[in-house]
Amino acid sequence: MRVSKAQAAANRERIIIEAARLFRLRGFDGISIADVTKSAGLTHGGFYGHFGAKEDLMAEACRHAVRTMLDEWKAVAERSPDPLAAITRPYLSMRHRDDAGAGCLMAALGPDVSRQSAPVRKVVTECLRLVLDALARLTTGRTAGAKRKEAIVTFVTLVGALVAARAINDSALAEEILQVTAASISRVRG
Amino acid sequence: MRVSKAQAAANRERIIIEAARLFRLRGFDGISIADVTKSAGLTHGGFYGHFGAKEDLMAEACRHAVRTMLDEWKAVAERSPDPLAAITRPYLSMRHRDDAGAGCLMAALGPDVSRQSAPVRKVVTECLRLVLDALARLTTGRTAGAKRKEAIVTFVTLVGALVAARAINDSALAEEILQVTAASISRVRG
DNA sequence: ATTATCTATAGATCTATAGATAATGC
DNA sequence: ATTATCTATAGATCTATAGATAATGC
Repeated sequence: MRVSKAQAAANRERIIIEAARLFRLRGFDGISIADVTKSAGLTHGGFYGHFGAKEDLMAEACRHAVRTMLDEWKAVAERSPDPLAAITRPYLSMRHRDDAGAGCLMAALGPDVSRQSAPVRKVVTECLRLVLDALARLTTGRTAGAKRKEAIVTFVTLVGALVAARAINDSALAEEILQVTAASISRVRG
Repeated sequence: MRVSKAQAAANRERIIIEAARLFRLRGFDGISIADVTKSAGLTHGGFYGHFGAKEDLMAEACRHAVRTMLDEWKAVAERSPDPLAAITRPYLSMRHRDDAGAGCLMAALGPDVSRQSAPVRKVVTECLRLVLDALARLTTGRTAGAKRKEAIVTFVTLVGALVAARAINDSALAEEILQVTAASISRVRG
C-alpha cells in the first residue's frame, strides 16, 4: 500500500521522533530498526526508503532531541524572572532522571555518541555549540568569554549530575546528588 | 585441555580485566563474550564455567574499573602537596578523554549502566559511594556535610566534562571544555 | 576422577535487500 | 506510471548450552 507524499513525510518525521525517544531510553544498540518503525506504526522493510542506514537515523534523532530541549529551554526562560534557574531546576529533577526518553541527549547518550562514527558526532558537536550559546546568553558573566566559561561549567555539571543520578540504584542518593548540584549552581551564580 | 586451579583463577581475573577495558571502550552491547574471552586468550565456550551470564561479568568489570581508579587516585594523592588537583588534572586531560578503556567508569558507561538490571546498578551504587568518600577526604570543607557536598559537585562536574569532551568531534572544543572545567574546579576550591 | 577449556551448534536477533502490492498524482 | 510501504528472507552475529578433550590433583 502506498500513502500520499505528505503522509510519507509525516511518517519519516514520526520515525525520527520515536527514534529520538527510544534511543535515549535504551541506547543506540538497544533499539532495532524494527522497534523504531513499529513504534511509528510502520514495518521495518519500509525504513530504507526514508534513511540510507541506521546511522543516518541516529544523526537525525540526535538533532531532533537537542532541538526539542532547546525549544523547551527557550519557552521556560522567556516566562521566568530567573531564566537560568528555570532551566536548571527541571533539568536536575527526579522527573528528568526518570524520563530519559524525553530528556537531555548528552546525559542519555553521551558515551554512546562517543562510540559512533564521524557523521553522528559531527551533528552532536554542532548541537553542543548551540546549547552552549543558548546557556551563555543566560549567564551572569560580564564579558562574552566569561559567559562562555560559565555556560561550559554549568552544562557539564548538569550532565554529570544526571548521568550519576541515573546510573545508581538508590533514589535517596540520586536526589541528594541532584539537590546538592542544584544548590551549587545557584550559589556560584548568585 | 585443562589448567591448574591457580591458572583458572588467573584466567577468570584476566577475563574481568579485559571486560573492564573493552566494555568501557565500546559499551556493554558493543562487546561480545567471544570478544572478551579472545582478548583474555580463551575461547568463548569456557566463559560459562567462570560466570553465570554476561550480566555477572558486567558487574565484576564495573567493580574492577572503579577499584583501579581509586587505587590510582590514592597513589597520586599520597605523593602530592595538592591531592585534589593531583586527581582532577589527569582526569580532565586529553589523555583520559582519548583512553576511555582505562578511565572513569561513570564517564565511559554511566548511561549504559542506567539501562542494566538491578545487580549491576547496585554494584555501581556501592562504587559511587566509595568514590564520593575518597573525594570528600580531599576537599577543603570544614564539616563532614560540607566535604560531602563538595565531593558530589566535584565528581559530577568531572564526569560531565569528560562525557561532553568525548561525545564531540572537535579536539579544540574538547580541550576548551576540559580546561575551563579544570580552572573552575581549582577556583572554587581555592 | 575431577574439572577447566574447547569444539560445535541451537535458537534468537539484527541490518539490509529484493520483489510484491496498492494507492497516489501526473 | 510512480513510489511508499509491506512481506519475506539472506547473511551475519550473539548468548548460552551440550558434549568432547585432556591435564590436574586427590
